[in-house]
Amino acid sequence: MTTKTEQVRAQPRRAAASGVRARPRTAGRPAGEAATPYHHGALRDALLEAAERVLERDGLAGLTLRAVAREAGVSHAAPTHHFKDLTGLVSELAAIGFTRFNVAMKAAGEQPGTPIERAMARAHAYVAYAQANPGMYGLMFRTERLDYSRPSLHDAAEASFAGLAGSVAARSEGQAGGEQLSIDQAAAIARAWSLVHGYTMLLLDGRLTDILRRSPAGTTADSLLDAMLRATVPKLPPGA
Amino acid sequence: MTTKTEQVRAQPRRAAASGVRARPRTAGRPAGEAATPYHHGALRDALLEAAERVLERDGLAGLTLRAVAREAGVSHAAPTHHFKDLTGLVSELAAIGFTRFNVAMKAAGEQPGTPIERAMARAHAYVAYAQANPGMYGLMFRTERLDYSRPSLHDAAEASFAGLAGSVAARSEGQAGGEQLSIDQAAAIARAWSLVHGYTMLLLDGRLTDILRRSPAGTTADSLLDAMLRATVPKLPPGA
DNA sequence: GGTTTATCTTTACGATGTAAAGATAAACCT
DNA sequence: AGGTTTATCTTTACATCGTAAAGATAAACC
Repeated sequence: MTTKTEQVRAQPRRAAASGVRARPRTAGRPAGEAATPYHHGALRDALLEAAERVLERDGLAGLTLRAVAREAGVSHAAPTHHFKDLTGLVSELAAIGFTRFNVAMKAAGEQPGTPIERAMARAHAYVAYAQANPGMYGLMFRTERLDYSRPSLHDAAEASFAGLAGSVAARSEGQAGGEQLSIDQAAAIARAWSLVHGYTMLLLDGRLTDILRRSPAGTTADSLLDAMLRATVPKLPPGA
Repeated sequence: MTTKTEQVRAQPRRAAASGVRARPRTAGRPAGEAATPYHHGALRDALLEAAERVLERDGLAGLTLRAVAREAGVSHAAPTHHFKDLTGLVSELAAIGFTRFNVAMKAAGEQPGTPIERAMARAHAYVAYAQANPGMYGLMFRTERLDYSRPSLHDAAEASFAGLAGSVAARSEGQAGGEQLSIDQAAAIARAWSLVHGYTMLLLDGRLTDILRRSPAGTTADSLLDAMLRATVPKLPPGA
């Protein structure tokens, strides 16, 4: 879109390879020689990390195959071999996002407290994840370029749903599996998910700023969420 | 993305100009001569109609400036003079979407019944609009390429919010204006909007199909919405 | 009737996704 | 150890897109 030349292509490259296996390529090369080796060694992971960096820096619109390749310091066609498509790369990244999301949700649900308190904790964790990783959340929930037939993405997203459904319908019969839901269970799941997902989307889209501005001083996205949830669950003790 | 040649450029052009002023251009031309006139006469409206057609046919990803120009039968740079940008075109189209949406919501809210019944009617109208115009709804709520500084879009979206806020906080004090909201009012507005918007987004994204499939036979998106809303408003008479 | 101006078309350029062919080196196998 | 196979990465190429700039056309205006 913007006018910007293809630019450089000789970054250090090793930069962000956190803990991935660093096999000894460039074997007999004099130390200090930073000539980028032909074979990267862990390009797949490096590309995913680069993609996440690009996503959180430049937004969803900036997440292009070529931008990711540039960020990783490889040629623009290198990602093809690992992901085939932009859809492929984006889907794998979304799967990572879902996995992390599931971890956060599970941790929030395992804290002590009443069932209602834990439900509130989960809701806050839900929104907190989206606020901390807006790009990721947008990728996971607002992209049509996701291929859910990929097992990694399918499984991660399925686990996410299963966790939600299980926690909502916990005190009803049957743990949820591939089983049937009563209309009340289905409604409860849809309600919980719609509420928190809708709030998150409106928040990320900036559609709640008007409401927050007109709210009493000191009202934040988190406290508004809290008030909203308390109004939704009227059985909550008035003192807490 | 796909491989497709630029193709034709001599469509009838007059096709879909519904009721817009058809000024007598091509004045002294023999009847039957379909030679497309240089000046369209009502290109702006024609482009918006073409854009909506493209949007509902090919989705958001297919809504490109050039595709719209092709659909309208003009050169690919013609839209520039009327909308400057893709952002401009998309924003004007979104403004139209909001305006129609406001009309539908207002109609749903003016029907007779108890306040709760009218609220339910509004919610159903909300989801119904999105289901009938998925492309439009997606454009209005999931695009980052909207320029809210445009008065047309800003006003239409603002009216949409005002209608929602007004209907939710109707039986509280103060009609809502540029005024302040109590935390309970803000929470009620956020709750209603989040619920219906979240449900709509999940539905359009196909994320509810699993729930619907596991629900009792005959459950539709509309009946699930109904059950969800009834569970949300526990004051509803159990007989209805 | 002649000038001005709005409207539309052509042409051009950089960016993108993706396919295909070439280069490089790791892996593998007697 | 040496040669072959194969995975990985780079080059090259092409259709598409958004957008800017310059040219063409005709409506509007006086």
